[in-house]
Amino acid sequence: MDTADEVRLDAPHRELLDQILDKWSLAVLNELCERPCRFNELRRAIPQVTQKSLTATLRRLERNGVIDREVVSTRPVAVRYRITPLGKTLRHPVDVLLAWTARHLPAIERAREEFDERDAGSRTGPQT
Amino acid sequence: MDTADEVRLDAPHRELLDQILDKWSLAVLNELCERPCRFNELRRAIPQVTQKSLTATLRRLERNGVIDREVVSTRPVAVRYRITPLGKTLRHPVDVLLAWTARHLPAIERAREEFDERDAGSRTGPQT
DNA sequence: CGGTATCCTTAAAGATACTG
DNA sequence: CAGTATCTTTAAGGATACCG
Repeated sequence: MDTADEVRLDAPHRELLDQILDKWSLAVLNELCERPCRFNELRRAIPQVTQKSLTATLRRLERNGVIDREVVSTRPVAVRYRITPLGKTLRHPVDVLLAWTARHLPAIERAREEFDERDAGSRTGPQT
Repeated sequence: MDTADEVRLDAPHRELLDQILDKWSLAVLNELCERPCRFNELRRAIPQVTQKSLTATLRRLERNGVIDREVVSTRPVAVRYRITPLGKTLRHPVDVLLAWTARHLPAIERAREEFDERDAGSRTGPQT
């Protein structure tokens, strides 16, 4: 027997995925894969994110070593965010994942509709 | 110009990932990839999950068409959860992702330590 | 410009009790 | 056995204001 199942879904792995695949991280990583960005460039590129959430996302990604933060002490201060080599290695797994969603989203939307219809029917109660 | 960036991170895709890669879904999918399971088998297999969260996770996965739920009207009732063909297609992207975490977790833990040290230092303030 | 700090609202998670 | 219902606690998210 092997411990693969345990290892694969161990707390540290789950926690890592939570930190890197959360609501805004993919969008940020995607931007920074294209080019280095300043804080407000990222805000403009991802209009729905609030300043607070963007800051939190950037700190988390920085802490995990997938992006880095360079403070340029001009006046006023400029901050440049960049993807790190480690961050670049994320591209492939993320691409595979997004390829899956792109490919199967239609089937999933059909499944949802069917489920919701069954569910509506079961609330009404089936006929004799 | 292409719309790849927009498409890749469109709301439906993000939402889908949120529903399928959430806290407990990976663990459930992993179990069900091995074998069909009953509700309480899953509870035992994933000891930290509460009954409420497990129910919610199973419903969500069922709604998205990646698992199915069969009620065996014995006495008392038995419920069998199974992975669907669509659910099986998730295995590859998830494996790629977990391979990434397995490979890079050490580097990430180093990055975290370095970050936390820098952070602690900046709170204390650097010496003259 | 690039943030912190604060307050407030809401949504998710946990504990407990009960049911077909 | 496999849930639902309810209540409570916790944490995430947004709005606003201010600072180096």
